[in-house]
Amino acid sequence: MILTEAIEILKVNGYKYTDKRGELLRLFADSDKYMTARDIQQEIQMAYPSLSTDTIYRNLSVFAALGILEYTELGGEKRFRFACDVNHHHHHFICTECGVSKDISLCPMKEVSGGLSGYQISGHKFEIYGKCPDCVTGSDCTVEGY
Amino acid sequence: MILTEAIEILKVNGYKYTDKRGELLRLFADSDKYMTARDIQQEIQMAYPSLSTDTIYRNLSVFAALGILEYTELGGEKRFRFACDVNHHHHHFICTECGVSKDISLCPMKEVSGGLSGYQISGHKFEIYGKCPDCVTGSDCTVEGY
DNA sequence: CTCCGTGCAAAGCGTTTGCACGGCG
DNA sequence: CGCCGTGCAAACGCTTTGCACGGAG
Repeated sequence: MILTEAIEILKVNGYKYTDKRGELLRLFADSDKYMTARDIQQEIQMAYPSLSTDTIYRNLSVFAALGILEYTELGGEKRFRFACDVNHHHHHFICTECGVSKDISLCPMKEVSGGLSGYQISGHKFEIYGKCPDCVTGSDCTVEGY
Repeated sequence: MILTEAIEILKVNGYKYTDKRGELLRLFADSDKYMTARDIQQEIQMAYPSLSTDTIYRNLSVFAALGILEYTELGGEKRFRFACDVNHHHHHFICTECGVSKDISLCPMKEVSGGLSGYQISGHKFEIYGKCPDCVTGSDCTVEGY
């Protein structure tokens, strides 16, 4: 997913383009981190102080519904990330400290589905948690033991 | 994990055995479902009306800390299940409708870890969501599209 | 008899929603 | 100029916590 593509999706679906949406999308486009609403607010507040929490939540919800963002739940919070290319299905390592993600190309679903006849599969999640190399070097340990 | 084993773990760690803890543990021992605090309260209320929400949360927290229960987050709620045998590492299919779980013996971690040198892995999650055979037959669809 | 476990009530936290105004198209 | 997007504030749902009483060991 790239920035212009995301803006196009907004337009096509009848959503207006505003400076704040632009700023939000640009933030995601520049980052490969899974971010909470609060992360986002902190990141943006430097460049864009006048962005309320409500607006962030509302737009995250819109973006996710349009497939611009993907999200996961971790430690009781929703974390959002720019959606990866749909053609290339994969999963993520997620740093529990800084939220940075790394692609895991392996998907175990194909081997598993045979053992689930009679079950109607609607989705799956394969995520690896830990510290990225940058955070391993650092000292403190902030997020709970996943 | 079996009921007597769980009670033993409580005792060894200096926790008292009470009727309400016994009732909670018995409920988990009899079920292979992932249950929210509210599920539990509803299940128990029939046989045991005098069990407050607080007590359930507090005990779930204790049980999980002692490894008696395992849990996952789904749809903004924590869902708990009797811990499976630690010696036999595996994952779960989880019915998004009734919470019932089914073992998935395959674990993709061994193939993946090679591509993550420099990363400090602390955990992983592999879960499959959908409807169990019983809920496929039924009509309504309650939980969100995982 | 001494703590731990419990119920009650209130607070905490992330998130959602009702309302009225202002700006995009 | 109509409607969507936004900020404000309040509500919401799940969960946690402070307090005082009652029961387990």
